[in-house]
Amino acid sequence: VGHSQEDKAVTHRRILEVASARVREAGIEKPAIGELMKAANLTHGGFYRHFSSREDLVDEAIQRALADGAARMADTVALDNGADAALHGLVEAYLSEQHRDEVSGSCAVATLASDVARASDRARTAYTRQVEDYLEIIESALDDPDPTRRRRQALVDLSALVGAVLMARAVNSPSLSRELLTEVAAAVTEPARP
Amino acid sequence: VGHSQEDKAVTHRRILEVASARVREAGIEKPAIGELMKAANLTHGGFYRHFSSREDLVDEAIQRALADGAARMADTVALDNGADAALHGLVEAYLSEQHRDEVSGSCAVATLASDVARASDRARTAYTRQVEDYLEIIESALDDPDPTRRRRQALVDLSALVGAVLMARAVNSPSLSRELLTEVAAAVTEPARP
Amino acid sequence: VGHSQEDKAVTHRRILEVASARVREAGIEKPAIGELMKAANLTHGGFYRHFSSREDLVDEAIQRALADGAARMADTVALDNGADAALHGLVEAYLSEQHRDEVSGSCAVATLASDVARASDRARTAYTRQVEDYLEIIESALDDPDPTRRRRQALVDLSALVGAVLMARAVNSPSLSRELLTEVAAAVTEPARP
Amino acid sequence: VGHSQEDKAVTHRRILEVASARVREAGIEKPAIGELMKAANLTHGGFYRHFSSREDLVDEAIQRALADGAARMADTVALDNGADAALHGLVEAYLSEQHRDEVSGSCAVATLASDVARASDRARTAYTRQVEDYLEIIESALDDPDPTRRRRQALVDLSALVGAVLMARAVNSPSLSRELLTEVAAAVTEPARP
DNA sequence: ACCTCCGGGACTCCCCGTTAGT
DNA sequence: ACTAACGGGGAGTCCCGGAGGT
Repeated sequence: VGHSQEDKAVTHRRILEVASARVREAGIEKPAIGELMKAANLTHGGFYRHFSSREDLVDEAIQRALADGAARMADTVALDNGADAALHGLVEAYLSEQHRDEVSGSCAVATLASDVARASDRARTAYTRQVEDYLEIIESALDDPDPTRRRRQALVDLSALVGAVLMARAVNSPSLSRELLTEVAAAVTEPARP
Repeated sequence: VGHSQEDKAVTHRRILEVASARVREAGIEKPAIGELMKAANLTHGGFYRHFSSREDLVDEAIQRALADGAARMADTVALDNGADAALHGLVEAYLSEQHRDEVSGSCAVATLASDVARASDRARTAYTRQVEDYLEIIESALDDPDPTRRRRQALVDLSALVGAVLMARAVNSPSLSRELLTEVAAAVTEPARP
Repeated sequence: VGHSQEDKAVTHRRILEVASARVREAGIEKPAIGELMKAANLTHGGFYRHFSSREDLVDEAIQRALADGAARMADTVALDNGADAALHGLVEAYLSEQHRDEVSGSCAVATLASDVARASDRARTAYTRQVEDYLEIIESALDDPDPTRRRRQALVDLSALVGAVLMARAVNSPSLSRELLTEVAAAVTEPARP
Repeated sequence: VGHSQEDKAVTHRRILEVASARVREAGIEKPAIGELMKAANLTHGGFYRHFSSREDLVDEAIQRALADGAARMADTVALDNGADAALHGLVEAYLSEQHRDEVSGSCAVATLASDVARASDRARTAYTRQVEDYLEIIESALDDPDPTRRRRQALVDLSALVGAVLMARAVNSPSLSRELLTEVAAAVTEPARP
């Protein structure tokens, strides 16, 4: 391998990818540096060339996980072209069984909510920005003429998405889990809402 | 100290109280046995008289935390007497600043959702039961004649409550945090919903 | 077994005998209550009928061990009848290989010196009394007319006896150990001393 | 903190210093690893980087304590230059109130005699060597032309020193304690001895 | 007087984050 | 960038002193 500064950035990114996935899977306390580095095909010792501390890594990993979700959502929304269709796509992506089950690639706004609440200010700021982005996307997909009501609706929709995914993961009953996904999806995308 | 079997049960309960609070505050990985025992005025050594392993404790602590929330909600709902009023009380309690901030006594269905998703089957079963209880309470407070729609509405309402609280905790912006609480509360209790 | 008060005193004494022996062998920290009681053909649980705490037992065991030595020395001295012969007998008993090796029945003034220094005042008082008794016996066996010089000689003799026994036990070399016993014995009983 | 091999040796030494002092004060059973490590500004967990077991530590601590005494005595003897004066210095140092009272820095040949008798062979060997060193020093300070008598005198003198210090510590009576120190000192350094 | 058990603390093992040296 | 190792600390085991209850 080369020694250029670009190579270093690549390595940095590879570690972050692994970390952001593992953090979503197992929380921010569990994954050990050695484990993360091994998963990134590196050794434990080299870690500190890239991050000044584990806390630092977790911080960046959270931001990276948030960005992941943002990118995915942008894709989803961009694929469709109607406003209402965009919302449909978003909701269905959020409440799909895949998004529920593949935690490692899931939206960090839901998956890391509890962890971010205990994390650094920087992470929480990134989280806040991400929530605002989501809200904006949802708002622009709503066709209510009243901006206040659109805002409120976006807040409720996002809350419901987040809550439904999290409960669908925690629950032990497959039927209840599916119910959460499908019924909430149906309700949120229901055309007849005020 | 006494030596009766009842005394042991009291001690057991005291440890669980401490643990269920700390687990909600800091997650299920962080709190150390020594710390929990000290908070319960005991020492690390005595722990294994009451639990066979740390995992065991966490398991019971999760269930205890879930029961705490159930009890609190039962109080809230019982205090009021009308069906619709009960829902109002519940939503306001769930979306109060107090419930957002005092994490150690908060509802575990929200607070521990991510943790339960990674926990034992027993914990997940307890979680499931708790979610069903919540849903039942909400359903019975709705006055829609169609049970299918009541069910769906309950699923959405609970999801929104859970999501809103979790995001309100993670977010760094006081205004967005308050917005989540108040706007979601307003929307969910809005009388004019279909 | 009977239940009379006398039987209880017998049991008490049996525990003390075991304890005073074990304490001399292994120090005052090592022997556990269970071990001592088992050696006295009793069980751990019955201990507190006889002693209010382990500390209490150790205290009494120290005094008992001191009394043991006193009794043995009285025998030795009484057997002989001349004054000088008494001293010879004492010194030889103290510096015999048996006294060096059978620690469990040895003179506590030597064996427990370090332990008593860290023990209760009552134990230290008993120790003091025992030392004075020893000194008196030695003084009365010396034929120097000057009481001041007899006192000094007794102090030196006792110190040498105690030191020699202790070093003879600690030392790893059999020859040095024997040398300590025999040469000190020879010097202390040397007739031609001033 | 540094990470070099030298740093580790320093830490090792620091632990030993603490341990050798505490062992002299409280015996070899009492001091707990956690206590010793805390006194060395470390935590319990790091202990096993430096010693394979508590027994190992005690063993080394005993040797260290013995070496301490040797160093101190070498100083005392070296300061004076005459042969007889050297003995005087030694005796006075050994039988000073300071040496009686400051147990933690005292000569281990006296203080740890009982403990070494129950310790490992390595410790007992170190003890033996130390005793021989002491004897040699004393012998060379005596001016008797007969080497056999010098040897015997050294054995008696060392025994008396050790015994006097130990009894002076155990005894409860200040007067008897002082008497032991001063009278034995006077007798041993008495110029008119045969 | 025995049996059982509780709470306490010590000890050991092992892993983690971090740093020095190669 | 890796290897190795240090110090921190947590989990689990064991046993002791002490206090019921049969």
